[in-house]
Amino acid sequence: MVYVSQRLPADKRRAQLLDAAIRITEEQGLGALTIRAVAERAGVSLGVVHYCFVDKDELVDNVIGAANEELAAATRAFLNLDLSSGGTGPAALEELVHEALNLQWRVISSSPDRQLLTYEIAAYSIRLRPPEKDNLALDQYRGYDELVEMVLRRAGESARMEWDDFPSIVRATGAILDGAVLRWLIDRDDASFSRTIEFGIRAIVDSARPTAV
Amino acid sequence: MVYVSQRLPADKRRAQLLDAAIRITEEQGLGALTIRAVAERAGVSLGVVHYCFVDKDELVDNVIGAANEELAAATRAFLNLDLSSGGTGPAALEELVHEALNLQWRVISSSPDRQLLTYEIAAYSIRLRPPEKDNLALDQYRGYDELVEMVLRRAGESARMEWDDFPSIVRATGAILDGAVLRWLIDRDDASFSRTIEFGIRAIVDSARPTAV
DNA sequence: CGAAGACTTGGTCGCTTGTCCGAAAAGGGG
DNA sequence: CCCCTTTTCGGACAAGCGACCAAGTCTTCG
Repeated sequence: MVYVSQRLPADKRRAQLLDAAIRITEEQGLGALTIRAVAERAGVSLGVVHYCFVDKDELVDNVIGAANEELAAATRAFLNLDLSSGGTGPAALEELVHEALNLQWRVISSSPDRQLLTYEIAAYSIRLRPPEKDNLALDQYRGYDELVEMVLRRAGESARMEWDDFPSIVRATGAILDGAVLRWLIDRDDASFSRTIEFGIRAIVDSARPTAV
Repeated sequence: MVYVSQRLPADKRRAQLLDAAIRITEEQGLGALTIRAVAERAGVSLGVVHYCFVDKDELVDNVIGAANEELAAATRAFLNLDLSSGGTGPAALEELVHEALNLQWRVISSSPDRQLLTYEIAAYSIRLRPPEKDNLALDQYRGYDELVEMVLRRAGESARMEWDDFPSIVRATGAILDGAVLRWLIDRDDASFSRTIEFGIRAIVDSARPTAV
């Protein structure tokens, strides 16, 4: 075995190993995440991984946490999105939601592996349910909800439209997006995905009403 | 080790082992499906499993195939559902779709493990993508589409309503149901699930128009 | 310079996995 | 009754896994 890496302070090494772990998991799934694979990918001996992570569990937790954090970062990115293209009313709302989902779609379609990983994390977390780690997937979907909620709320404010029972709209929007993405991961049918999203947008816009002044 | 089972012709044994494998996989996930677990659950020695299945791959394929077949069987069950409760128009359509989804919901909520397995199969199949077995998940979702399509078509005929671009409606319906179920598996929030489905039903009904005569 | 501490190595341990095989045990037909 | 096919057993094997550790090497700072 030839090791390519230099001597590194533990925290840098840890970050490097975590990065390797994330890439492995994205590319080959949670099942392929092994201490040995991480060590090999980072060009480092086995012991180093155990020097930086006490457990495999700690490694897995950090990979999942990093994936969730990535989602939160996406939310922050949306904070800088200008959702206020002028007009008001249903047509303006539709345009804004359309634009936001298009942006989200670009993110998703450019990293299908990462997207698939989120579903694997959800399944993994559900299987773990009974005692330990109560529901890592809940973190994931909390972030997901925040993202959807923020986008819809800002689009609504800009277009001067609002919804009764806003939380339900948020959840339904998340559900249709999630279902559509999963389906797309299976058949990679861009056109069908678009039509599903269009259907969702129409339903969202139709259930909004002008904000009372 | 004490073996509980009698001598059996190979095909019967095979069916028994497959049943054990399916239950293991439903309860503990694809990762827990091992030759040894199957042998132990069936009360049989290790060699017997390899006598009935050449490979572990063959076993896994059969488990997935059985899960997909179960879905197809659910479709056939819906064939006997009476979707024709009298009236016509949007209200009647809404009632019919509501009824069908409620029935589907009873099936799903009574077997969350099996439902979760379908998501695991989807992820497994996507990861396998490159060469071998092109897309076992496609089979799964083809059956899923058939189910949704049949229900919507019959509900529409009964209520004398129809849709432009019916395939898109079918796919969107599947997407929202799929997304809602996945979300429910995570937080088991029955009320939120219901509201999401109600949102979907409204959107489906609103995009239908009376059948031209 | 030299000691203390941080980092790395290379190997071992015990466990689980899929796969394989020789021989024993049934059971039915001649 | 005995033979031959079908079925079952029990053990073995190599590979891969997480975990662990004693010794070595490098860096830093007194």
